[in-house]
Amino acid sequence: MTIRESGEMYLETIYILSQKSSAVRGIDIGAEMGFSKPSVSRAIGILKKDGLVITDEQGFIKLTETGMSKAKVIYERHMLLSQLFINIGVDKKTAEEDACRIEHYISEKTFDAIKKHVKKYGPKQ
Amino acid sequence: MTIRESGEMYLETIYILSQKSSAVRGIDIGAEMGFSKPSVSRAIGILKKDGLVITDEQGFIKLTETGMSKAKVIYERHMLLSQLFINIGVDKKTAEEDACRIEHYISEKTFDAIKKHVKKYGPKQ
DNA sequence: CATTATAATTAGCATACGCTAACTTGTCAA
DNA sequence: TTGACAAGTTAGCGTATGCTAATTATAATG
Repeated sequence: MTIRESGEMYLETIYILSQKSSAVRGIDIGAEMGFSKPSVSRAIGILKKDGLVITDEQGFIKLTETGMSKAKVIYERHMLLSQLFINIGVDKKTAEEDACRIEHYISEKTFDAIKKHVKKYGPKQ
Repeated sequence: MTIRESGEMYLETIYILSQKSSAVRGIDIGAEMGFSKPSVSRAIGILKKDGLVITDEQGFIKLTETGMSKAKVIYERHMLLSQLFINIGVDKKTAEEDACRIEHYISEKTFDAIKKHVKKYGPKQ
């Protein structure tokens, strides 16, 4: 089954948390996303089944290679969208929030165009 | 209950169909959206309950005043987003499709910024 | 070592929103 | 008048994804 919005959000959150600390736990993910432990537990279970994350001996959550590459794509999209919105005058916080909500629904083609636009007109120097 | 993505899509579709013909039926909505009759039936029921549409004596579906104003907002967002994407180099079809998917998730603030941008840089003359 | 706190999981509920199958209703033509 | 088709509705399924309550497992502390 292809991963959906929710799965992408979890993946992205794990990616972000992994950069701050290599010891990422379910509880941390829940805290970051504002979701309950059971919601996180199930979501991680699905990501595991899909081969996108694994848990190590101590129970810490790690992205697999596939998971990592997917997470990076999502994160890049997030940054691109945020930057696009910032470029056209949206404040950083709002830009981030909106990017977060729509990053899952935009086509490859449109992202390519956004990438070019952002390269040309921003990030603001 | 506040209307969600699905409800917004139905509202927008009714709005668009209403402009072609004042006699909009469930079956037409289903045909346009690619959904089954029962799905449409339930969705219209919810929109009715929420006071956004009514059915007249002949059973034709009409937007109420509230429904119409909501539909117009969504449609405007759709057009703005499409135009933004077209402005940055996306082809019309892709721009439309992406706009359709994300138009439900973007904040007022960001739409204001998009509106300004589109006014300034497009529609292409 | 036993108690307690923290983390994870299981069980099961709720909502949103697609679907099919089957039924109802209304119109129109033979 | 009746038979058939088209439109709408009802019943009920399935998936995704949030939740709470309760359980289990692990770790830390008196």
